[in-house]
Amino acid sequence: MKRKITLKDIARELDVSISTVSKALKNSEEISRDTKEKVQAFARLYNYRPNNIAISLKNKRTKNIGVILPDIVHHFFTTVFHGIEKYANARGYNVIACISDESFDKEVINMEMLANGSIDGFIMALSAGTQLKNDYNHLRQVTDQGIPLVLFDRVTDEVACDKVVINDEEAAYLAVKKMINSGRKRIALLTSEAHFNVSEKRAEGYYRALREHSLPVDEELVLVLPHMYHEENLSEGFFRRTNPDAVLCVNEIYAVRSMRHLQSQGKRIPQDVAVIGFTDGILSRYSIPSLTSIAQHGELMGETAARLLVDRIEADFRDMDEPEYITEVIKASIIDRESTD
Amino acid sequence: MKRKITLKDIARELDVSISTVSKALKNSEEISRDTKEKVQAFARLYNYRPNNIAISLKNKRTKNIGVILPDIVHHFFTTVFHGIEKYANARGYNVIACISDESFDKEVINMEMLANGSIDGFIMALSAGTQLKNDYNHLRQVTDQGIPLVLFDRVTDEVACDKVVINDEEAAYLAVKKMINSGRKRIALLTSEAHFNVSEKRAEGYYRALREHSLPVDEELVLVLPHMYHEENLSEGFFRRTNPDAVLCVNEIYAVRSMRHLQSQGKRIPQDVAVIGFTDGILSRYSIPSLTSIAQHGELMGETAARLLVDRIEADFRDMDEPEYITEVIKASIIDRESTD
DNA sequence: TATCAACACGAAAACGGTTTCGTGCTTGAT
DNA sequence: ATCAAGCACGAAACCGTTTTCGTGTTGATA
Repeated sequence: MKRKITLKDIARELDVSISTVSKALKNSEEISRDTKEKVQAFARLYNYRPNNIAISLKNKRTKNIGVILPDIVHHFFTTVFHGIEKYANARGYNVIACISDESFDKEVINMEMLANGSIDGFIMALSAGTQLKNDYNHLRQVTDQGIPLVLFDRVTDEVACDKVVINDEEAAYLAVKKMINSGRKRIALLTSEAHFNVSEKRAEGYYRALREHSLPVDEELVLVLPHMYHEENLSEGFFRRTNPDAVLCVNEIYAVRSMRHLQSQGKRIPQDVAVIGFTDGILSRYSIPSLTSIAQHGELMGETAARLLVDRIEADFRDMDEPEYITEVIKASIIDRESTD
Repeated sequence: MKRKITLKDIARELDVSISTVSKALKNSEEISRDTKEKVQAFARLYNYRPNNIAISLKNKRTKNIGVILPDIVHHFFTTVFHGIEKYANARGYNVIACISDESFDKEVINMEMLANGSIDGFIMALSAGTQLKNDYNHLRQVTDQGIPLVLFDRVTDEVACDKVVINDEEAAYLAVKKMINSGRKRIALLTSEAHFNVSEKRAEGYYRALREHSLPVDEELVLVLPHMYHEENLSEGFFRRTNPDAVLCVNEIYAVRSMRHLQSQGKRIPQDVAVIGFTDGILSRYSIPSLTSIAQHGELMGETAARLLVDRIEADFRDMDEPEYITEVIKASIIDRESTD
């Protein structure tokens, strides 16, 4: 077991000072060619690597960014994470990941763990618990310390920071419009009570599309499901009762389940009922029939959030005046598949 | 913007030494009650938190663990990651995540980035590229430095370290046996050429089951697909040609696709053809019909890997003798659903 | 009154780097 | 012979902790 070698070791071995070694390795003009070559050769031989922690302490920058996600089973967050990781790595940053499991407490604990020097900035989507509690003090505490923060997808107006969102309202509007244009009259909405902001926006788009096409708004056609919804048959009665000819779902799980229930009731998709779901994930691609869905471009969202964050981190050192915060909007798009015509 | 407060700040403000402050905050016996109360009150008031980086430098332990995954779109790795994160957090560790994208080079770069002090240990699954290249020097370099390493799922005998695997051979064997017992005679295997070790093990189990039940081994019934296989119809001809009455797939995507092709050829599942897939993910649960699949218990695997790693990290400081490495086997289990009878 | 513990605290080294500011020596010019 | 400049390097501070090892003061004891 070869222990890690330090500047001090090299200095002792070569009988020069630590400062000389440090400078030699940075190819400083101050040091003679001879010495530089000697030091660099020795360093290469013993595979010297500077200790990141020491550098972090000195520079007060860790080159780590903290990412806090509500969960990681949802494909959307996974793709966002991938986008973040990809972009961050390309700019020399590591990603420290924490899962809040939709819990306010975990979110707070995770942020506090990381905020004490471990990271240069945060990227996060609010947990359901936090949105419910409507308490954002832990976020403000972070920004007050001058730690850059970027919120994505599940954001709030209560905190001043950079944000990345998608045009949920617009996307829902376009999806509903598409179904109206293909002759659908009774369009159901399956939504969840959990991530308020997002679900709300999507519902707004749904209502706007109905209004703008003079279709009656029938609250019977809107089903709000609890967040961690595992009842297999909760929506079956709903379909039987309301008899829709189109369904918009705020995620693909609801959509696939709906298709299943509709099919078992003898409905053909898309002939009798058209279905569109949010979140273009694995299920949409591989379900039978495959699902027309609204792609949120998670990877792009992640890259965008990471770009905003890194830019902010690296700007921090030039100008310290009060910043103008940016909100970037990622355009969702409809991926046409077999569940619509 | 309130800047972070340090021991030095408190010391200056309260006109005591830094050492006194440090001890007072740790409730040391050395310090008088008066001073302790004064210091602690001040620290609470200004919300003092020790700087993690400084502590890491001093202790030579970061309380971070590095996790390197081949990808994160496969649900299996996602669940493993969740297991790791959960367990690590519970023991006070953060998780730094890197995605190798199945590339040898990225794997090497990521490991080198993290190995210079950023983390106390690694958990990883080998990338396809690394397995292809069969080059494990970057891993040995890490273990040689005394950094604990745990490999999971995609492992190799070439590196001495703790490992967590599943009983792939056994699981495939049981799956095939199950189908034989329900009267199937022509059992196809859809496998991939990518993660050699794993796919090979599963194929072995498939062959063993056939042999032990005196079924003929027909190489025509084995289809090896390239790793990133996106051709929609590559297996359609295969099914038409070989006409199997059961299919075992090494992942759920192959399984769901197979069902789709079989159905479009007029086969009923499971009456005409039974299908079992590895990896019990979202697709298995929500496909129509739902897919009988082999659960790899990723979360448990992650927890186990994290436990091994943290134990190893924390043991490092007691005994430094040559360790006995452990390989833990996670038992896969078959989840019965509609695609088998 | 001299001695000695016990107490309460501070100085300083250490972790592994970076960086500023000398400083001794050589060299060339005057 | 003297002096300034420039080269090549070292000393030391610093980042924010922890921890060891003093040390000055107090009160009790002989």
